[in-house]
Amino acid sequence: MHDMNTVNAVKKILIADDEPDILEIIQYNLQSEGYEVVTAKNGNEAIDLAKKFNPDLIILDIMMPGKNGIEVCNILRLQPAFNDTLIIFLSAINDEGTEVKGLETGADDYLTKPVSPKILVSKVNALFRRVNKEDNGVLQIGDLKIDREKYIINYQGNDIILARKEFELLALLAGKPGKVFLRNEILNQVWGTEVIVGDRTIDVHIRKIRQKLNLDCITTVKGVGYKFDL
Amino acid sequence: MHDMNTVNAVKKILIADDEPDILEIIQYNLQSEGYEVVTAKNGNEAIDLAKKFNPDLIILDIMMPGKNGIEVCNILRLQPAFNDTLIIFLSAINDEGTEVKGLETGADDYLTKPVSPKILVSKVNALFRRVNKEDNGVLQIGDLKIDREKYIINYQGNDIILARKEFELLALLAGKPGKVFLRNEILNQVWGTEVIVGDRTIDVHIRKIRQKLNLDCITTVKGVGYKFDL
DNA sequence: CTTTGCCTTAACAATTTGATAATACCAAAC
DNA sequence: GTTTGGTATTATCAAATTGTTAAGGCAAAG
Repeated sequence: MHDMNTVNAVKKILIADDEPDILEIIQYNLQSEGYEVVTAKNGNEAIDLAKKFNPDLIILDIMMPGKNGIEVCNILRLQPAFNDTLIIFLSAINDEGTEVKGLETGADDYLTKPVSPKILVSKVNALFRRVNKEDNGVLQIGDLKIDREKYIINYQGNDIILARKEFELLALLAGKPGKVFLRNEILNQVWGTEVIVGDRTIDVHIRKIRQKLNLDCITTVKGVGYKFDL
Repeated sequence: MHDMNTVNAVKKILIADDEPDILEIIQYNLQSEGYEVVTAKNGNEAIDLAKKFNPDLIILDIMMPGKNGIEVCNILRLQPAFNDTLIIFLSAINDEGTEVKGLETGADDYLTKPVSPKILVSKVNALFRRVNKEDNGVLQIGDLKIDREKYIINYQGNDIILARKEFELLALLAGKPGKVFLRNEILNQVWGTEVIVGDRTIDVHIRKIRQKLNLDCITTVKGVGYKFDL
């Protein structure tokens, strides 16, 4: 079953490189580790795919036809949707200036070719491990406990049963208390980018959560979205 | 709330290496960037200092007398207190196996000597940038806090609720204090180029902001536009 | 095959927000 | 002192957004 983009979902990786061989080697190695991988052959393709696929990590070759990696990174970083997306540069240029510039553009790492697939995989794992620190185990906010692994909500000692979408929606909002999640963000995270559902669907689930929790911890921000607060 | 001590504080870095020259170069470069740096000459010293100093990042040479870097990393990673501490390995060993093992031990990055100080600094910055999600769209001017992510305005400790257009308008003006925004600029940024609204609309929203904020931080520049100033 | 529970949508009510017009206001120019 | 050219304010109405309820489709379980 595909859990789409949900809380404990398989991480999605986009690789962009103009050399098919490299693309294939990296793709193979990352897929072997259990990641979901898509590839792009140039900068423009990378940007399109990033929007559609909504990856957790993007590996960008610096020298590509069309838009180069740094340009792609700049364009993506301007959009809030890709704020949390990890970016690793990959390049044959073993040049200090380029590397520094790449990192300052907002990348999370910089590797020089030829790159060992094992090292790449290790770095990818390390990055996800670091970023995922907060997603582990139970999430506790006040009297509310959310166990992402066991799919259990507990409020003031009482277990509350939520349906899957309800659970994922609550887990998302509670993951960053106070942050206002745009309706689009919610759709992407809970429903995935491919499914298309109406706006009322979110409302209804929000309502059910409020009802079952019997506690108004979810605040509506009109024209913007919803946020969780105790 | 559990992160209070680390938010916005100067980041603390511990460097452990048995070569005094390297220690000094790295220390100098990181201090120039504004980090607080302490150094250790071997593994045991590193562990002691880590406990006392409680650094945000530890840079560990792999080959050191006494305990080597990987051992130090293992010991520290076993303690929950160092769960969130970033660790970078530094090593002369350019060996794939060692690097992979290092990363799997729980390190966040692995650099091989000789290492360029600039690249090291960039990597350190990149790591902190990623981990530090606190410096997201929160914009603070005097007593006024504007949290773009939480959609919250806070003035002198009191939360103020603004409607969407009001919020966006204030966020725009406050984004560049002192700059005078032409009415056209405001229309383009807040209302977009496609919607066409009358000039009075801006006035009305400005008024609502002034009213709710109870503070005249928005100055009218007659015949030109508006600017934000405290 | 029937039941059950979840997800989605439709329809309508309730609420909030945004835009406009009319009016009041102000400072500088006459 | 009045006019003039602009800006601020108020009130009002239209439009957009969300809340709520009810009901149908669908898949898994019985």
